[in-house]
Amino acid sequence: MFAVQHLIETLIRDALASAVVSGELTLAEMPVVTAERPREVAHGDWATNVAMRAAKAAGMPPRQIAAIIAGRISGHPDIAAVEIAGPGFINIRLSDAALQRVVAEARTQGAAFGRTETGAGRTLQVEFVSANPVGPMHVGHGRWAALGDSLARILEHVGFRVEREFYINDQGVQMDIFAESVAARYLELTGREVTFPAEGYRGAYITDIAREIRAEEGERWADTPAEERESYFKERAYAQVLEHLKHVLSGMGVTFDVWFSERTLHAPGPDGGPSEIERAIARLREAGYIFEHEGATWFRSTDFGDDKDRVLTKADGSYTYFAADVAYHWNKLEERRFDIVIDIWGADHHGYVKRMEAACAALGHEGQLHVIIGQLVNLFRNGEVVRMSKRTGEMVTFEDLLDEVGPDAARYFFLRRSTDQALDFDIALAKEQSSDNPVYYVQYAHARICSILRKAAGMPEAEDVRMLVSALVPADADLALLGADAELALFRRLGEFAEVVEIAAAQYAPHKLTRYAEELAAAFHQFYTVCRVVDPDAPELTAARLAVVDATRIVLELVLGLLGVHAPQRM
RNA sequence: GCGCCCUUAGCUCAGUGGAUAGAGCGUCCGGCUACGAACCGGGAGGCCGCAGGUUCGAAUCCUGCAGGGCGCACCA
Repeated sequence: MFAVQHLIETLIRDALASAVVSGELTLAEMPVVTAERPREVAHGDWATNVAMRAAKAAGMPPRQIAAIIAGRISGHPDIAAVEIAGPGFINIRLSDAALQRVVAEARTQGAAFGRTETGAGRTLQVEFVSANPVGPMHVGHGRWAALGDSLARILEHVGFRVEREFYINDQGVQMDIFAESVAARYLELTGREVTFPAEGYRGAYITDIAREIRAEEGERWADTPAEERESYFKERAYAQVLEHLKHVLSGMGVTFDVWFSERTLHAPGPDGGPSEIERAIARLREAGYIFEHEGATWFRSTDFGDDKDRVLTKADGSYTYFAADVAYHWNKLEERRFDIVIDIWGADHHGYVKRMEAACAALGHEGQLHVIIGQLVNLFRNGEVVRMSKRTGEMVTFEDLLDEVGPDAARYFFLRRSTDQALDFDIALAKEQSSDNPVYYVQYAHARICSILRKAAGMPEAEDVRMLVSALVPADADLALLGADAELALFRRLGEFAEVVEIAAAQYAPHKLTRYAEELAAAFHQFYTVCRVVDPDAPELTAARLAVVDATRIVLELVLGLLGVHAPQRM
């Protein structure tokens, strides 16, 4: 809850209560009181529909109720006007003084501006990307990387203690196939006759890895038993791919706190005891959700709304992927005790959501897992669909895309659409229109601000304007001088920041922030066009407007920071 | 067949119970002898996929239908 919103809701509640006491109003029950932002600026800064909600309980037309409330809330110094409109809306316009306040608040709070206590120190884990370590990431992974990292930043800003995690599927048949593929390429390079594995990975990177092994270690693996060779190649190629993943991700500014290996779930406990998987299944068994059928061990996920029950241990005694995932979530929730766990998966895994939620609920953690399903990225090049398959080899990788469009544009573009909207990404278009890309519009506003501040300080060569502002702009600048429409409009935008972050956090929706960033940049550009900032003939107005410029700089830097996009001081 | 997501301006998309449905791009018209024109102002452009229902009020919630995407393994 934010100060102004809280104030208005309180005023309305008090007005209703006093009207009842005085007998002007009779209420069978108290209506829900909410103040909201009207879509139209012409409708004021805040509006409430409480009169319409109360109509039935009061037995009185909404506009009449609105008149009673309006008469009781006008007069507060922060409220400039109260109007009744349409079917019974009460529109409230804030005073200039109430709007101007945000400038000083942003400057005083700096990077802490817009922080809230919503998370209240609760621990939260975001697990994302989690690409199989058997090849390069596709463009969809880039989208999850941008999404997960930005979400983590946003949730930190509203008070959660956040950890970023990458789950490595380093166990299972795909790893075997991966090793066989590298081995086959290696043997080819040494001139041996080999049949490439039918399901093998055919990408050129496999050959690159094989060539590197041959260059460093010669042909000494050519005549060893296949098992020995593949076992060695698996570990070596795996480590190499993992390093590659880290490298590409950090190229977009994404780093993880924990890289969690699936193998640790299969491994025996510290004292040779049961593995995490065995312990997790034992827990489900105790809780009564396990049964045996046709030689397999099943989890009765239908008890929690899943379509069918799921196998954990196959008839041949091996575990399903799901069994490891159950253990993994047991580890997150039971051993590491995260209050909230967020998994970001591609849309091609949505059929998996129910059973995972069922497992968490069966383990006693219902409602703590939130799965975000991101729709996929359709990659185009010159209008032609680029097929994304690891096996065909021909693909544009996430790394290729980063190289072509750069980390800021890639990130911003990935985040600009809501997660449940499929994303069409045409590489040629993104490059061609780079100067029209909205990320530049926002960054330009920031660079422009920094230029003004350098100019005002008489230090056009200054490296970092943040070092200049405290000396340049007095803390007690007279904000009451700022009443132009463009100024008040800018203050309104600045004042929305905390609310937007809160909504983005609550809905797991970073795209709310890209939109806000563009609106804030637009409000600044409009201000700049009509309000001369540096004016030697008006030193007090100059000081006040420099405060506005600095406050805008702070918020732009913050919002770009939450998106993981740079806020350049020059471009 | 079943499940999830999507369908809003020429294009790409915001908008999950409120008022005259918005933005960017594109298009047309206009604005630099002043702090960054990578900018700003204005115009044209909409049966919100279709049909019912709930509500004082529906792009938004419910039901059905159509179209598109993705899934439906003792694979990972």
